[in-house]
Amino acid sequence: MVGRKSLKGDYCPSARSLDVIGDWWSLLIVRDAFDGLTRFGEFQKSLGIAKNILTERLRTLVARGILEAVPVGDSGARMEYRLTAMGRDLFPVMVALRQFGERHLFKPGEAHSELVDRETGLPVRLDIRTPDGRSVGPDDTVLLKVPEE
Amino acid sequence: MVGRKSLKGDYCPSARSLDVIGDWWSLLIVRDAFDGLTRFGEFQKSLGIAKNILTERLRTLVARGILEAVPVGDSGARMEYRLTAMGRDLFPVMVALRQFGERHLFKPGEAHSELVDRETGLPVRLDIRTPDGRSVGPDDTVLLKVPEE
DNA sequence: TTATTTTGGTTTCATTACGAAACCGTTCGG
DNA sequence: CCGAACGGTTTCGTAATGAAACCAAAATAA
Repeated sequence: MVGRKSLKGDYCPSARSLDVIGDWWSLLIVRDAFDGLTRFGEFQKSLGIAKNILTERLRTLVARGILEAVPVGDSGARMEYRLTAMGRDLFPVMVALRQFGERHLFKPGEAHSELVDRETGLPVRLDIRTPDGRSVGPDDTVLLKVPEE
Repeated sequence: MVGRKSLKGDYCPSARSLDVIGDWWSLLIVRDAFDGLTRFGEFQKSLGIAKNILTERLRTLVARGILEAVPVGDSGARMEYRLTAMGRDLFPVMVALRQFGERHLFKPGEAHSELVDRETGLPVRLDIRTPDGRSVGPDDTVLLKVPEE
């Protein structure tokens, strides 16, 4: 092997995103971060991930700007891992995954978690629109190549 | 190893989604499928994936109901791989990844592709709202556990 | 029709990534 | 101060992946 293929140079934005968060654990860590987890041990317990792997994943998520490591406690030797502004921009990805899962991967009546508006308790929905407000699906769209300026 | 951890039983819909399309290649194959690719050779050329791996991924995507294999040609021995209705429901996930990539992973002025409305040519946007139309971000939402009925 | 090329794989083998468990220096709580 | 918990690192065995060779059936050309 020459190493896992990199998509850094791909002109497709989806591909580059997958290059950054497309491996098995990264998005699960990000999900837990959205759920408020911050400490090494919390992630490890929540995910059941091997500690060496978690170490490496946290490091690369920090290196890529998705998480930041904030020293905590007196000595500052221990870290809290928090989503950066960039990391929080993954929110739509998480909601999209959630919506897909709710629709297709649960039996009716099965226990699940649901994302609701804090104020009203109403479930949140994701949709895709043009600036003039019309909802669009896959067949209503077309891919355009924007050349270098 | 006892095999990669399965998230089938997780009550979090995002986790189950990742269980289905969370590995390195699957979403890239789905992206190409959205772009209109259907044949084994097309995926292989587009992704530069090893053929044995592609074979296995197509098989599991079909098994999971994301793609369907449609016999093509006289003999019916060769297949076309097409998104199912379930697969097309991954559209928001792709758009969310695309939007994240556009925002954070391209230099200004760098060449990229853009998803636009077929009719008007307007770029499509993704947003997250409550049923009454208010846009919400990560801090406006809360996770609710819906117990088994 | 026959010959040739393309397609769509399968098999084999080497390499890499991953997981489990043991180990270890700090730090925290009592 | 002592013991436990935290946050890793190291080692080692196994699973996943990739590259390349190989191959039969289909499509294409002669």
